[in-house]
Amino acid sequence: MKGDVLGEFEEIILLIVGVLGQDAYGLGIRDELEKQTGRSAAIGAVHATLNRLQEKGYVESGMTEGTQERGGRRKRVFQMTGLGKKALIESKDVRVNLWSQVPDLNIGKV
Amino acid sequence: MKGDVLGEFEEIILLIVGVLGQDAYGLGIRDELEKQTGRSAAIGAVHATLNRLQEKGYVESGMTEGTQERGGRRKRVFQMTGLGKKALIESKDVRVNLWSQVPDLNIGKV
DNA sequence: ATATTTGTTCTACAAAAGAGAGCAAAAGAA
DNA sequence: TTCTTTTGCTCTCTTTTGTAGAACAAATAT
Repeated sequence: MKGDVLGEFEEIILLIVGVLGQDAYGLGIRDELEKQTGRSAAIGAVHATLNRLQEKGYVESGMTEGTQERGGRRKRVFQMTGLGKKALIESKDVRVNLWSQVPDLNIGKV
Repeated sequence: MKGDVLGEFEEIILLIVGVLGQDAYGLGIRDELEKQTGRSAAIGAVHATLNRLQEKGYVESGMTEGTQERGGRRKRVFQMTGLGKKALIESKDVRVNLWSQVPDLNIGKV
């Protein structure tokens, strides 16, 4: 793919990471994805995408300590990098620009 | 992919078709893509994507008569379908919703 | 005629999307 | 302690998208 272009699913996952802030980890991201978009995804798909985002430098990750809930084991938590935010903004600018030029696309306020 | 989700490049190309309106055809779309997004693409990439969009019912196409310019041969012109517009709106709604929840994403007016 | 310009189609391959089995660790139950 | 349940990640595989460019077609200009 041409360099730094975010794939569609990559972009959604990156946005979810941004929405979750501190508590962005695999299963939580999967749940939030479904809650926010109504779209379900296999856990493997989410992790594969997170790994790709990390390789591209759009997120960073680290392991947490385990919690004291039932089965609460360590999580790999992700956070967006400055590069990731920049990529999101660029993508957003392109879309907003194009939307404004397509008739009947119901452009409202963001 | 899960049913009706638009890929990243598919979405951009579909938007360009919408922007161009009546005069959306292969080479013109390629040029408009570059003009609008600064992104270049091989002509084969554009046509492959247009064909996929048509298979999904997001665009329709038909051949024009040739023009009288130098080399002006027949073009296959594309137009967005209602289904295509619907897909764009859905995609837009998801993004606008997520953008509004990510801090520091510089959400402005659309 | 044949060279040039404008266009599309065909063929390949790389990257992203997606699914799910399998493995690991922690906590509770016995 | 040992077994079961819950939470969570990693590994492997297949399908869809993304991308490029050569090949081919038709029209105009010389």
